[in-house]
Amino acid sequence: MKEIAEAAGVSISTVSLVLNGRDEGRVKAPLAALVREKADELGYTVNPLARSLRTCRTRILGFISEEVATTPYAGGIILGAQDAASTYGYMIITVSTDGRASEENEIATLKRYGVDGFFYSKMSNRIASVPASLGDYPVVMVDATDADNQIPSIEPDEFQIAYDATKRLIQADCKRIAYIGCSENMIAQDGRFAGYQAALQDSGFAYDPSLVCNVLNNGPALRAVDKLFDERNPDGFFCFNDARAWYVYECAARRGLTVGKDVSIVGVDNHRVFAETLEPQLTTVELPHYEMGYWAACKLISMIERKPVDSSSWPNTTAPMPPLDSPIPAKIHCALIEKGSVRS
Amino acid sequence: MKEIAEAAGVSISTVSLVLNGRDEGRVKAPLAALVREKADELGYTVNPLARSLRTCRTRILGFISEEVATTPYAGGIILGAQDAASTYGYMIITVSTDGRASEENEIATLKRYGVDGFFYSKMSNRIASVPASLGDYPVVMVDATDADNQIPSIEPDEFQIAYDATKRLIQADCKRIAYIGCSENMIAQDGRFAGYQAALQDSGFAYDPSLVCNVLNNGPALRAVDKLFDERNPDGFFCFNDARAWYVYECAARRGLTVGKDVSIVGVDNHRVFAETLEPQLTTVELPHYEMGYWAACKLISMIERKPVDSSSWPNTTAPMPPLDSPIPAKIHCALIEKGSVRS
DNA sequence: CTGAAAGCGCTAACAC
DNA sequence: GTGTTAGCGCTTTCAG
Repeated sequence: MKEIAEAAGVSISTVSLVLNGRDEGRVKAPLAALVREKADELGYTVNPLARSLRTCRTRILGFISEEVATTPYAGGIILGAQDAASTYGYMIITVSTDGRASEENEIATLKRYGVDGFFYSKMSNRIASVPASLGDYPVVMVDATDADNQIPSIEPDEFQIAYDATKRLIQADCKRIAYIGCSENMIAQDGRFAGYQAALQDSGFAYDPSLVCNVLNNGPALRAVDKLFDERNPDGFFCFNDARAWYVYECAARRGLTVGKDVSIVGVDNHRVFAETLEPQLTTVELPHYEMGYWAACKLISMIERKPVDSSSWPNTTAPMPPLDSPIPAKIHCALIEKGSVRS
Repeated sequence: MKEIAEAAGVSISTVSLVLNGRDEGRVKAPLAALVREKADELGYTVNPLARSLRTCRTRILGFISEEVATTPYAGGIILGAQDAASTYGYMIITVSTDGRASEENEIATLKRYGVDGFFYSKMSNRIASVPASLGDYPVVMVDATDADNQIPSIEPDEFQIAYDATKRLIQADCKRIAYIGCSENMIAQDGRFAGYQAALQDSGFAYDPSLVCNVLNNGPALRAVDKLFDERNPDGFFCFNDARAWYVYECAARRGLTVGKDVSIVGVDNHRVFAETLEPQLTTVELPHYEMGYWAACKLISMIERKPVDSSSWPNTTAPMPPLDSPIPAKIHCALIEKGSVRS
């Protein structure tokens, strides 16, 4: 920067002004152009550290997650957040925590590094409260929401997911649609079960409790599904998660039935729906993880910079874009998007 | 820091000396103690940004990956790297790239942020070359290696993985052990196939080519496995990956055979082995992802600080710890570790 | 053994 | 319009 000033025959502050785009009406155009030219020649790049020492802005975002780094879906979210951050000139430091103590630790470290704001994510653990230590920082919750709706969040819409998934089975011409759920009290269970019922009802199907099979794991679960097969002979299955879908696959195979041909499955997961149905065939339907991350980052950056995000440069996606500029706190619910074949 | 100096009645430089542990033989012990006490009282934490402005050391590490963020295994690696980094007072900025251009971009950004060193990872793409732009930075390759062995790396040992997995089938008392491989030319294929053969040979089994079944995907693959079942009736299966294991599960189910009871499977993946065998039963065997990340970070930090890593504080793990202090470049090959039940 | 002083690269008042 | 100046918080010679 000093070199540029010398090369252009101006002072350092002029260079600073120009390079920060604050020259409008302060530095004469030709001079500004000269400065820019010299800067280019010398291959100047800002030193963000030095800058942040003055500005108290680092353009670094902290991503706090419990287990985010251990699911493939989380990766997509972080990827999206990183891309968005990168677009706006930010970087993300991701930290994973296990338990309160380490969380506070990581937060403290992140603060020392001067992050401008935080993502706070709890994978598939939807109601959470943001630690007090994040108090006066901009925060966006990802795949989680706070009890009193104070914090902007982006999270899956369990009801809609199950609704769409069930509709898919109906489209595939299934007549006896089973619900293979979880007998543990999962947070997602209520919304999904309601979505299943609503989809049936909206399509003129009567809800039949004998088609509902809430199971735990392993042998007993497998036998319960086996029994359901024998007694009700379902031709469509809504599965709460992968493990439950597995039982259906196994039972079908034992009967010589092929999933995707003789019976249809739509399996949900915390972050994904996979479907093997006759028509449409062999597709996976997922939450727009990448986009969730992208949106979350845009939201966070807009909070930091106190200006609306520019949605024109958003990624090409089939995911419906939620309105991000709604007043804070905004709750964004995600729908599902198509993702290609389930078998690779 | 100024406040501490005032409170303790010393100068700022003394405070700096003490707080950086460079007081030995320079500042009198009681004075140093006083400084430390005041620092505690005032809740002092260093400002890493200001510090790095002087030292040209940020204690930030850059993690460059292509698709690292999209596999669950990658998450484990990053997690381990982060934990190690955190232990030594470092942070990690992870960037994901797609293609050369964006990679160079991310590298440039990371450099501007003053990272002290780089992880360079290419998931399951084992031979790679580190971009020239990383030239004079400390670099550790993760799950990749360079052609001319110039860069320290940590990567899976395909031969050993397949060897161990096959041994497992032998332990489970399998007599006709099939190899379900990949007819595409995968990098991992050679090592794994060799490991399979070596394990058989070492246990006194004759290698039987008719038990080898290299397939592609979908219907044809399924039929090929079906044929193998009919013709050779294997009781143990080494599967190159998940997809291949799936065909075996399907074929077994159709014959009323239960995997883990009637037949045994050991399935490998780029990063994981899962086994369903009679004895030992229902276990997953994985690469020590977490540890890989941990070790990689230790290695990188030791390169940055030009001193051997302290391995006494390493994470509790059943994974065999590789020697990290071998001369650079060190190639670290990972073995497998037990991980609990395959079905949750 | 301790303190004074310079400066890392940049920004932002405030003069000129 | 442009330059001067004073730091941001810390480290590091170099005197004393």
